[in-house]
Amino acid sequence: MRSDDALEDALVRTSFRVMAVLTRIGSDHDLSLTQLRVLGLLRDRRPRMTELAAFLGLDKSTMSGLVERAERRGLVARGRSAEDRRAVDVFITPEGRELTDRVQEEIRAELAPFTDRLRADDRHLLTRLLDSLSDAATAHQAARGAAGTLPLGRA
Amino acid sequence: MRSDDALEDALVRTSFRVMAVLTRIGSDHDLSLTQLRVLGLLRDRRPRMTELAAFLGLDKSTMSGLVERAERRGLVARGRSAEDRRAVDVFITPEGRELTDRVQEEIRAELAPFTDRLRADDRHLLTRLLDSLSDAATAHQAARGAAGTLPLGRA
DNA sequence: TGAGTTTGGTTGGTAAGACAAACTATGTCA
DNA sequence: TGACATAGTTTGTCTTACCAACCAAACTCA
Repeated sequence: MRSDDALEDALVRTSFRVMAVLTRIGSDHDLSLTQLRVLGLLRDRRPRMTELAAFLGLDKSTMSGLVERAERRGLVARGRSAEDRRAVDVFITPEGRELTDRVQEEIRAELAPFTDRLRADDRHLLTRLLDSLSDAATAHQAARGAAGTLPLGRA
Repeated sequence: MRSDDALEDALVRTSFRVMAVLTRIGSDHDLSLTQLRVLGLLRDRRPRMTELAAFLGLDKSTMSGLVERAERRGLVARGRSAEDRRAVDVFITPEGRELTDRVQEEIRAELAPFTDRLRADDRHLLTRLLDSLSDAATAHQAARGAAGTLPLGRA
């Protein structure tokens, strides 16, 4: 037990708060956290099933179901790849994109009341610190060769 | 779309990272995120089923199953309340406590490599900023009368 | 070239997590 | 006492998630 685990604990506490917000807003639109991540990922990518599964750290069979249900709702679609006829790539539909954008706005709006309590310079500071944390995490994962478990959008 | 959503985005990104760590460590011990939260909550409380459900923002029927499985594993136990014979209160067992402590240590240890990249004064700063964010969130929730959805441990 | 292997995805089975509705047992109070 | 409210459980359904088995296409190399 290190003398100061305060930062680690604060990170965990904050993360649970944020996840609670995401879960609630997601469920308002019948989207699970995982589906939120899928849609976020597809905003600027058109990956194959396996890539998508690797990004999310999920089994490919899990991806099949996830994409299946999202496709039934018209949020994403599947297309056979031209080069490799075994492969299937997944992309977001206009409806999916529209929903994703709306949800993202809601999330930001829902988080803003908290972040707005900070003074402007503190907000910038916090952003910078969180970003450098994320960079450290990315470097760390890359070093281990762990592709998986990337979060929402890019990087 | 506000001009700087950078902080909100950074929070979401960071939270997904942290959750990924929690999920992985949890699953190493056959514990879901929710079970982690239950155990964390029970470390210093002995609530009733309904209270527990309210804390976690879950339906009481979900709690029944959750507690049932944890009880079968010997991590928690149920006791009929003396005052109200309908009520059931839940408490952690010594095994449960031991496991919870171990998992918490692992989580801290797993997060430390990232946080350690920050300079000491940045760490303190970040802790302070996150805590004031949490306080804002607590105040906000209290104001709305929303009891639910508290995260890990206390506060 | 063609048999054997690897790779990409789906299918089927199982279990947990989550909700809603129905139900049981207790408690409250007019 | 009888009507209503509260605490938990049970049952049924859906989603998420895994694993193992499977099929089809692509690769490999003897």
